[in-house]
Amino acid sequence: MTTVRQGRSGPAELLCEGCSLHGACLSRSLPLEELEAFDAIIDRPRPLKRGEALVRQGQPFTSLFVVRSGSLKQVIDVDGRYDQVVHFYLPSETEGLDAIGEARCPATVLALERTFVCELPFAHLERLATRLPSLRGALYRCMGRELRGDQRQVCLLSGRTAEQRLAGFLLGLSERFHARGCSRYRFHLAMSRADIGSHLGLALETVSRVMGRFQRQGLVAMAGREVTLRSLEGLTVIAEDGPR
Amino acid sequence: MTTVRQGRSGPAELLCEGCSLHGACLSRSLPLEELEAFDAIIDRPRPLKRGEALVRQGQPFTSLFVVRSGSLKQVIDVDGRYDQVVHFYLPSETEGLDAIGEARCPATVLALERTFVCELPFAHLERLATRLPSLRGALYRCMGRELRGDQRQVCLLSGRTAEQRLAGFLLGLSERFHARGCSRYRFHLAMSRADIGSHLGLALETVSRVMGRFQRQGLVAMAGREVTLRSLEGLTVIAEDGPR
DNA sequence: CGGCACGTTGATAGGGATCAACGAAGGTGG
DNA sequence: CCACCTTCGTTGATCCCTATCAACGTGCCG
Repeated sequence: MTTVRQGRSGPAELLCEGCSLHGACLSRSLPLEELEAFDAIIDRPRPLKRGEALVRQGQPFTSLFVVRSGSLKQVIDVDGRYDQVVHFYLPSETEGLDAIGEARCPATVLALERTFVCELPFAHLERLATRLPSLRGALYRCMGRELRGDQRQVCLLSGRTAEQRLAGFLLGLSERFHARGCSRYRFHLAMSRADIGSHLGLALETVSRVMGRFQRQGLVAMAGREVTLRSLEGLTVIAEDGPR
Repeated sequence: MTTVRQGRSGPAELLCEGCSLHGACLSRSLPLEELEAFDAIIDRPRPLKRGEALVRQGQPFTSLFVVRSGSLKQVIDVDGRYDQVVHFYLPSETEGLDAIGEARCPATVLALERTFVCELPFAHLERLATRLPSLRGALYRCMGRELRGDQRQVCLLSGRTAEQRLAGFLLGLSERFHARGCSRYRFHLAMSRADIGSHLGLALETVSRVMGRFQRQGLVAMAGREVTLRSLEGLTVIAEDGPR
């Protein structure tokens, strides 16, 4: 992967301090005097086009990536016979944590739409962490959060109906968008039905059908890929109790 | 949880250097001169009885635990309506990584049999990591490995048949036992059918039936909870291609 | 305009959940 | 030492959820 690196002396919105996502990303807990050093190791590659790969499975691991805008999907090639969507990454979320400690990336990461990322070369990050205790803590916390996210995903997948999974998925997205300062009720689904299906262990047709059911029940409204959650309570009941 | 702490001056097998699992656990990559400092922060509580809790969901997070012998299951209480088995921990594996960055433990951990653990108070560990670069690296790598394990679990759960899941589960255990120096073919299943079912998103009856099928096909042999894998190749084919 | 990716909807079949009964093993108390 | 109970595993019968195959509509892009 060849990336066009931009100069260090970009405009303010290209620095963490002026970034709208500062406060949600890895740099959150860094004190101001450390932020500068953190900023200095960040690369900001050119934006990814829809469908373009950020990293490819098997390729050497070098960097973490934080989504600045747009979104990503992480896909594992399972024995060369099909693709499994493991994660979606929304703005402020960090991709690549699962590759730490491995020489090679365990999965491919693709852009779901036009996507800007910040690149954090891991070697630099680690060196910096030697000096900055708060950065170390931030990294641990970030990985811990990722682990809890995976646990949640396992619970979603394990022995739940299609309705429970989809409701849980929508509520999870809602929470994540809300945490980064967006609406809890209305957001853009950049991923296809097939992507959602793979991620939830469902056939894409089932995703479509259940989505339709939710709309008819007045739980959600959809315009294209723009979703509006009309009843968080209703969805929560379904996610917990199961359909009906 | 009150634990009986043992003195610092125990026999050699209670130190990392003399431990049979050194080389598999967190302490693996520490140079000898750092090992001593690492050893100094470890507690070794009294062994857990079968069914006893090591930590309980919601309880303040204080420590990581490394399994020395025996095994653990990590269980999440889902909305108070049922329990979801998220992880099993075998000797040399580290429990508690998913709680890092949280004040409270996200799940309950129970002993599946008589189990000895090493307790690593996280505050001490973090302080020590300030001095020891290799310990920092070891922690990152450990968490990265955990993340990849969870990914694997998600792939196992997502849209696979009962046979594929169980075959994948057995092969995963085989690998983990082998990595710690035990037989790849023969090991003890400390968990019940219900535990396995919950972990794999299957009803316990299904686990029992598929196990029976595997036995009739000569893929595995069982004597009580002692399992022998008779054909890793056969199981691999099933895990990958699906039944038949 | 034609091709393609994507989403929707219908019909069908099958895998696994569920309910139920039963046997084996281990712990307990008399 | 044996009767009792509880936990665990096995096996059978039934039903339902969802995968699968299929057809069709839509919007987008070359």
